Amino acid sequence: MALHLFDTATRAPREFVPVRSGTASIYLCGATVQGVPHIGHVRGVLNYDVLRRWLLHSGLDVLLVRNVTDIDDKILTKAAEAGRPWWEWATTHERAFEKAYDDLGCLPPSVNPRATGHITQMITLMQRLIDSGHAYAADGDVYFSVKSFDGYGKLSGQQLDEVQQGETPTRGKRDSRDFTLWKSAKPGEPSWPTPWGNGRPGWHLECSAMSTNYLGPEFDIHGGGVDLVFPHHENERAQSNAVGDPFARYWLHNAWVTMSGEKMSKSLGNTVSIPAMLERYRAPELRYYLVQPHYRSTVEYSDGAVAEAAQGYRRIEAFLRRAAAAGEVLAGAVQPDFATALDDDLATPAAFAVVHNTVRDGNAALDAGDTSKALELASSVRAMTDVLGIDPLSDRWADGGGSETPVREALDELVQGLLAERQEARAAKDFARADAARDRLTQAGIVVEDTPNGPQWTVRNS
RNA sequence: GGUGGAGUGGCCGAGAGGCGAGGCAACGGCCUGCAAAGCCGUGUACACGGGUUCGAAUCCCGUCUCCACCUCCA
Repeated sequence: MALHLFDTATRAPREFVPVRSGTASIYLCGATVQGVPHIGHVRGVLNYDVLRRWLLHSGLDVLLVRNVTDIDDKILTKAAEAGRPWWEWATTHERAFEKAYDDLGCLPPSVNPRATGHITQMITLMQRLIDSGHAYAADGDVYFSVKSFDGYGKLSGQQLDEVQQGETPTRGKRDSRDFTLWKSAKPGEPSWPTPWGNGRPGWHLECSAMSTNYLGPEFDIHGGGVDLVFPHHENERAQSNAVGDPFARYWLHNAWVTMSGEKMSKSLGNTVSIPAMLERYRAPELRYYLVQPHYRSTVEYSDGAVAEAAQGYRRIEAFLRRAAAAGEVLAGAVQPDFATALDDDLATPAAFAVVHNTVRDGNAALDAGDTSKALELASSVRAMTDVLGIDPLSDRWADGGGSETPVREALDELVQGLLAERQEARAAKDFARADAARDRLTQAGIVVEDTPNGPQWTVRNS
């Protein structure tokens, strides 16, 4: 079965056929860099990272553009409140977002363009829109005329007549539903010169200008959170289609992370930041938690659920470590059911089920002493977890997700001493002394497990 | 008002007319000096009320509850 993706525009899964054969082009609406990234921000990016890895695994080259909105009302407001230049505020938070993505093992985008670096492209697009009668300038603002474009509302299913009317048209706006392409300069705010006056870009315009600048007038996938369907993506589509660009072929939207049933968001104050989470969980554990549910399902955040997910990850990790102790485990082939699952609109829950079934079979093979079968299954687990971005034996996560190697070595030296003492006691059937040695390690947060290859130790997490 | 989504076993979380996804937790067994890990076994859940059907968590009708978007938002 070929890859099928659920397209918001058609409300049904469609077979994925790229515009340019052999290459998948993806544009993601990235962050407005106004604050610290939280779990909700990162969820979508992680989902699309899995999509990207699956496309790569399927033999496609992938071009991924993830923009950075580095100029908007909130950035200006917050920077002003903090008494910092807006560009410093934006850059600081852009860095925080990049770090969060990187910490969680996301492959870097092909390019991460900033809005402020693409004013030229925006002016060109506005000129085309004005020339074709789809936009108009008024008092330094530039608006898109919603009624000039027949297909408006098609993506989101909105009927123009039913869209809640904003306040009555102000200034030069002809219809309250017309949206802003360009905002005229206000005192004290940054601005750029255009044929219609100085000002700064509206949010919707940026994405149309940047996506087509890098990916061409037609590209494959446009992704983002469901909250962007209307008006943001509807408007992007309108802008680009109105000037004749075919634009995105597939519209993908990921669902929320909620907390107590409500959307996690800054304004509700119910956010959990990524840096805070990474103090409590290892990155692949958090990643496991966010990637296992289907991308179009809401994830209800709870501490308990993350802890459970971490246990699930450790089960996979423990199997691979057991297997690796028995022989070399290189990444092999994914299971057929795994491929079927991901081809079916990225059904990661089913894919995880396949991983766990393979882990169970592998553990059973190890118990039965069938090393070659176990190693083959382990190599398959590595291949599958690599697609999910959580391969415990990968260079990225093999050290346990961030522990400093020299520290670990020093610790190992000390632990080995106690383990040797315990082994000695066990050999002498002095179990009280053996257990005392193990208890000391347990108290220090170190878990000892006896295996056919001798005792193994791990640091207990959280 | 318009548009979209959700209510599944102790918990997380899939599925979408018949074969009990998977994980976590729990209990029993095997293994172990004891553990841990692992393996085997144990769960008849699908908001509520009707209906269609040989058969419904899945389809239809009705009801309730919750969430999101229509203003910035992943």
